[in-house]
Amino acid sequence: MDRRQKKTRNAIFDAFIELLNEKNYNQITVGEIIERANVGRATFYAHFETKDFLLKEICEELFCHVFDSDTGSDERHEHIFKCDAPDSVFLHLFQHIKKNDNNIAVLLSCQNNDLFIRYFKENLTALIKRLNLVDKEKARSLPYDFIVNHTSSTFIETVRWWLENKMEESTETITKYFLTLIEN
Amino acid sequence: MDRRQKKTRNAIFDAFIELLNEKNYNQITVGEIIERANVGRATFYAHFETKDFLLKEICEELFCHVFDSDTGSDERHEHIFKCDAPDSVFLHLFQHIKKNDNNIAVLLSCQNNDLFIRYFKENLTALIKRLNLVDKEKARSLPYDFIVNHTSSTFIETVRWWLENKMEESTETITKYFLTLIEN
DNA sequence: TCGGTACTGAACACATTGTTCAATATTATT
DNA sequence: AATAATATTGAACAATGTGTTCAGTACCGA
Repeated sequence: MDRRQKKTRNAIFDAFIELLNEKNYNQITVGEIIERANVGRATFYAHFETKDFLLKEICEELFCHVFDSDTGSDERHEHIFKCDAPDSVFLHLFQHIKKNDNNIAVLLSCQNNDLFIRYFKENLTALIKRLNLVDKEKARSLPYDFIVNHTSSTFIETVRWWLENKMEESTETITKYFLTLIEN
Repeated sequence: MDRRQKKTRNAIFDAFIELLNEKNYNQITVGEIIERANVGRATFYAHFETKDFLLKEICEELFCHVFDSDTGSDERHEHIFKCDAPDSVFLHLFQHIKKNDNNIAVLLSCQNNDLFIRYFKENLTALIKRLNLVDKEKARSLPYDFIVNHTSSTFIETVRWWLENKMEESTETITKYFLTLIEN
């Protein structure tokens, strides 16, 4: 990719994340983004069809980083998928969020973020299915999809609660809380 | 309230709900609402400051009907708050949703409904606290607010799953599923 | 019947979106 | 260093939506 394209793309990403820290997704206009990013209007639309597509691409980069098991280069992520204790997968995710890698926290706590939550849940669901992280006890009495949905929803809601609580709990504690909820 | 006001208000409510069945909240314009409701533009703004306020007022009427214990006239609702088995409260809520009273289902399943979910969760949370519907087992090892949040989130996510599944399960079955999730 | 109130509808200023295009700047390549 | 290819710019543009205003009209309750 052309160096100019990368520069523009990053400038837009940064400006957008910066704005998400200040106001709701819906309230952010393309005009504000390009002003903040120092980028022409036509340039923005050359990169992204709409504001929603911008969010989509940010999410894709983010989830690729956090969830994708094919990034063989990164030791940390090897760890998630190779270790046999499922607990550590969630602990690891909480650690990512605490560090605010790629601004997950901002996206999760801002309002009007339906889209982001949907992407997040999709990726979580796939992860839970792939690693078979469902409670065996509950699996006997409830439909599989129902439990998977519940597990990913519970993770997201736990993170939300944690963020609203200013992340006072340690990653270990919040992981324990979460596991208590989903385990029998 | 003046008969004309009631008529206008209802026409706008109906038109809005009708449109919610067809498209996302964000995609609905004031222009479409007033056209469908056969109401002048100025009239709409005389009743509702913005589209968000319209949703807010719809939610308030709806939650007042479903949650409010002070509606002494309605036997059904007396039942919720006087009976001692907490299970029946949730069963009753599922029944409301199945009947699609006041269009809860539409509002829950449409996209861009952050606002509605927030109101719904607020009311659920208040109900759960008021009737003390938290699992006693979990309450020993987890913060109270955390469990309350989890209980209401789980209810909402259960309903969402149920709706996506076209409500194939009976209200009794889905209630059982839900209780299995939140009870130890 | 009458005074008050709600509705109408058209016009208005304003903000935002997404497109177009010729001029300009930057890049990769040779 | 010269060149061809490509990205960016900025201004202008139509189209759509928002929320307000106001004089005229229709309706309500008493």
